[in-house]
Amino acid sequence: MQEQYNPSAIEQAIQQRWEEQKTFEVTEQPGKEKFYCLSMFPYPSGKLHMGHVRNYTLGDVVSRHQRMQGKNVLQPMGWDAFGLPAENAAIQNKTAPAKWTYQNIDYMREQLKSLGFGYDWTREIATCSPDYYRWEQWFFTKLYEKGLVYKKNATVNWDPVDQTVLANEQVIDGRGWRSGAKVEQKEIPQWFIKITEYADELLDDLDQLDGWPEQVKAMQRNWIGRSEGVQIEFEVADHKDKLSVYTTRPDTLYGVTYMGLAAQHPLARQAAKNNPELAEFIEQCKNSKVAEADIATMEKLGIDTGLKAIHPLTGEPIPIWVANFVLMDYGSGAVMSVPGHDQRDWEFASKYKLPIIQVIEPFNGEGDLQQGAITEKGKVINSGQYNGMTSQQAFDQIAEVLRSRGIGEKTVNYRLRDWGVSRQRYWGTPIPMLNLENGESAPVPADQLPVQLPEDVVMDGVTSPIKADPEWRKTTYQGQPAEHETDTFDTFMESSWYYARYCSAQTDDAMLDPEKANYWLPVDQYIGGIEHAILHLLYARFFHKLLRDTGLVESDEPFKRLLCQGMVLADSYYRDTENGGKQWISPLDVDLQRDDKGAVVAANHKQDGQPVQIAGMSKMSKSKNNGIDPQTMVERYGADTVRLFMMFAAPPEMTLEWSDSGVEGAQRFLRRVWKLTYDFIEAGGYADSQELSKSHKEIRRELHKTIAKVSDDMGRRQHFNTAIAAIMELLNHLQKAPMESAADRQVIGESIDAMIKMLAPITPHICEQLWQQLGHQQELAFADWPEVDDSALIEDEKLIVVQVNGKVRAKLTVAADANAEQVEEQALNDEAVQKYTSDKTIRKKIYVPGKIFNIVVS
RNA sequence: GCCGAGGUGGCGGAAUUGGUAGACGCAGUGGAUUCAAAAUCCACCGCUGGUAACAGCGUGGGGGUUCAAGUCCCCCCCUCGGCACCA
Repeated sequence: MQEQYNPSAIEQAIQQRWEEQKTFEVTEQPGKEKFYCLSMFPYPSGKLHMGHVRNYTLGDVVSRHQRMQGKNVLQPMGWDAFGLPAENAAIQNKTAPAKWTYQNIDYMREQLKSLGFGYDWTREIATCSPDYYRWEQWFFTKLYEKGLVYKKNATVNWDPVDQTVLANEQVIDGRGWRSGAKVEQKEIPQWFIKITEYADELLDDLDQLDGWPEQVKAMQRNWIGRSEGVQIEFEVADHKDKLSVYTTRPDTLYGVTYMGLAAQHPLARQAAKNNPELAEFIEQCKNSKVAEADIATMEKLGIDTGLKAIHPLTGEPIPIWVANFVLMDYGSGAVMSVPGHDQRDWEFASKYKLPIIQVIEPFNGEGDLQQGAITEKGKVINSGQYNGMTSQQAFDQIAEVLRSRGIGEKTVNYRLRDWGVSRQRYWGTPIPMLNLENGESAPVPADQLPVQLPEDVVMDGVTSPIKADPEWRKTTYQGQPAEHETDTFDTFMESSWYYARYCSAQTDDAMLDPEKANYWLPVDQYIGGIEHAILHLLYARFFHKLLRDTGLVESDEPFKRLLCQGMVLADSYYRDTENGGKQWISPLDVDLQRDDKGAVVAANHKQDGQPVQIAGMSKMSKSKNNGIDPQTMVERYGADTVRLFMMFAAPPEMTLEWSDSGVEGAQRFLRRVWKLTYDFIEAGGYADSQELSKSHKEIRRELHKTIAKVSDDMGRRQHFNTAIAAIMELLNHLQKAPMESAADRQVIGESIDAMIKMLAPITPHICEQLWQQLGHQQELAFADWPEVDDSALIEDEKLIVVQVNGKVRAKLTVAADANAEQVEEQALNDEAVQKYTSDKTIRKKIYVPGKIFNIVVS
């Protein structure tokens, strides 16, 4: 055995062995407990970033840990290969998105292998492959047949110069990123899937997801946003159309002082015909963004249409306004406004001097309409016959009156909207629908799937190649000419079912092999970024229920346990440039200056020695030039060191700050593990002895305490940082222990074995290598996880902390079986304790067995 | 704006059920080894005062509950993530 730890040689050899032994390839074994561990697949953007490395290290650690628990572990990997960046890169590099994507996949696959992740590569998926997306197309046509798919107009960002639809991220300060033209809102027909039909189930089933973080479930609940209210029809004076609005507060109906319409509302358009000012305002609204965050923060503007709605209870006329914050895509595109009891309505009414009426008196009597709306519920006032009722009573009674008159109905409403899946882009799954000559739509027949996306194309940066090519869309349907839909799917479609496809990735005559899918599903552990907490996870849950209702899977939910990891940050540095901008400097090019306490006081550029500005920790990004390339780090330190550092620097769900010296610390630890094992083998290796001294038992107690701690941290808590800290403590003890006698080497040998096993999921290469050096034949990947020997944990002494008035004044060592009286006697006789109790009266004594004795004096 | 998370030494973090705040690591300081450096090993290392023993203070800020609060309750400040066409 080599005395020096040489990561690159070891890692290559071990990785090659895994490949030859097919260590991570799995099949269904009905008798054996399965474990399906899945990490969110990457977008093949070119090379791995540290966020990927963190995600996949977590997944690999969980997988390897579970395998050592004796389970049949599936850990697959694939590529979320459709998406906008490929189109951008294709334009920039004058290549085709497909070629660019496949090259990236090849490169990134090698990177994943070099990090030692144990994937079953026989199940690899690329979503841009027709073998994959044909089943997505097939499934969509099934949903269409079931009536879960429909077409309607929806708003998109329209670039009037490039004549193209823009993604939100392509709109910068209201202008198209390429053309610079002012972006407009435009309505175009698009395909939708009825996720709202599953809203109740998606909400209710969150309760069975015990293995999900509460915060993610809370976000999903809020997103679905179930509310109970009343749908009310308002008559419009001198007009045949009625105005339908939804409100959760019918108890405030007497407080309505105006109505708000979306700019695209039919009534608004009609009113604008002979009102140029209104037409102008509606035109302006076309320029404003539709993102919820923008709506919420922008200035609330409106204009009076001159139309009046009729209050359903009082018969009073109510002015109808068009307001820029009312969206056509939400609800009915119209709202009733109660400025007394809704803050946004209050602000709008204050701005336009509309009346504000109080109709609720809050139970706590607080609230001032001069300052803002009173949003709490309470007692109804100024509301005719409803005065004196509680909000709840008025809610029910008013709802009943409206119902009996046929102008209102209690309704359950959701914030969740149907899922718009149409994208006007090229690099995505073609939507398998046909536009017929008569204007109707029909699904592409199953025997004509897949609708294949041509891969050998030239991107002009404006129009999708399949939209630009008049030939591509031409086809026939039942003998009649028809045209293929040229829109493609939202890429969330592909990522909504990939986890199921992995179970039978090679199956070419069906979307899934139900037998295999039902063996592996649901995913036991899913791991990915917190940024996917709502959309991706909701769509995947929805798809799973759709798959279930199509008879393809049996379970209700796709992911049993969920871990959302935090972002990876790094220090960022910059210099101000002459034109007022910032030149960002890579942390690798910066030297730090510290004061005598080690605090960073300044930073200088490595090349010129001149100072740079310290901008603090921020998410690794191109724009701040603070990305650390995993490849470079693996080459410099080895995969094990990088993996160890990532798992040690923070618990999974928190942000992780990259630190060069932290990485070096991780490597230092691995060298010490190597050295200890080397010394042990040199000293003679494993031995047996019946005669263990007190200090040997001490080591065994430390060892088995560590095993208990690490097992709990890795399994239940998934806090790998504290597991590693515990192993480091163990190593610190072992390094100080002698290894001459047989008894010495018996306990050291037992300890080293357990330590290597506990580290194996995190740093598998070095552990596998040391395992072989110690003479074991079996692959460490399949070794049994160490077990706690309870008899080794028994202590004969305990430490009791003695407090006086809550302050620690003494620490006592007492016999493990000492009772309260014995502890009290020892505590009260303690010199340090008497210093604080001698001239005082003892008021109270609290003894927490085995932990604390607190004396309260005055 | 709404929803969610976080704030603890010079830094990353630990404290799992209300019971010793600062485990483990990094940085720093002193020493050993070395011709020298790297590496390695040993010791110290929250802040303030004190030669020391020791004392006081201390978990974003303010208030409260409790024998006891980083942990529970109320109010406030700051940072980060998501907000439906980035993935």
